[in-house]
Amino acid sequence: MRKGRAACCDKGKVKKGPWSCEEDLRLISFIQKHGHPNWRSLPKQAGLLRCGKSCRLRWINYLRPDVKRGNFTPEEEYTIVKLHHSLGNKWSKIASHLPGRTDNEIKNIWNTRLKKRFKNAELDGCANSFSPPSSSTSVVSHTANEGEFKNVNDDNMITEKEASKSCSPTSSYASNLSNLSQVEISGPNVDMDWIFQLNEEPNLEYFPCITAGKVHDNEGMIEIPLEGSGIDFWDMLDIMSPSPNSESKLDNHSEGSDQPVCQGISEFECQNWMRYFENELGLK
DNA sequence: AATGATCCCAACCGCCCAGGG
DNA sequence: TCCCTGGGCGGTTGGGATCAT
Repeated sequence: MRKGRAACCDKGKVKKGPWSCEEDLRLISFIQKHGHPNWRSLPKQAGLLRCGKSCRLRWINYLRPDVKRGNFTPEEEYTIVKLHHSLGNKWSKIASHLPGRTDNEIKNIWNTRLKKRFKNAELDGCANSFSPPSSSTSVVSHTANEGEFKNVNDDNMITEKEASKSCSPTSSYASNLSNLSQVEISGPNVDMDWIFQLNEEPNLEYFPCITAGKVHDNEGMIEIPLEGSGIDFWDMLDIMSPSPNSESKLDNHSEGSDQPVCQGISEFECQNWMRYFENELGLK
């Protein structure tokens, strides 16, 4: 017999690919009622034609109530860069320093954006294995599209595209600074500050969006029509989490949501909406 | 407007680890 | 000590979105 684990599910009988809204709701509904004591058996019990691992991934990376949605803030990116330098590709460890962010998300942001910045910086001879130039007052950064470097004192440091993506709808400079203060960097002689021209605070010039106060819609969000209410589905789910204590029953990984609680929607309305939706989908 | 290139991210895959029998 | 299992992690990829020409 092959040593190691058996296949977690029958590959031929499980659905793959993007999750539908109904599947999401089934999963949410089930976990809210029963938690997730056993991921392998969960799909069957919840009536999902999915692999247990897939359910776990979907929940942790997307459906979990305390997942912070939206783009990464400059401070978060800075934290990632620093932690990656000291920890390497330990995405889950890095994620543990960023409440509401998942390892998958951080991995993506690193592979698609941050890594590229440093790679190009090295190619251009501007970075020396992440060590700062002796005179770190002159700072380089990289524009993702053009592959060019500019001094931070230049205007229009980064492209509009990148700037917009650095904005988070939940961005709070103050709160993120407090997050930063909790980060422990233990690498030897690590000083990445020059990348961000950072002494104690991230260089906001590097990310003009944060001063511009531009707010973007959450991307990739499942859109569920809420008649004329403007109610956000995820805020709805937040509200439906009865209490921090009960939430922890649902999700052992919960580290406390820092998402703003949606104001102005009664729990009663939320429950009604959920019941309606479950009935419509035949979940009840 | 059409087409190709690039970016981005959700999801999959396979391996590792810890715990239990 | 060995084997099995579930959970978790990190690497990779498919394909939609966006940008450039």
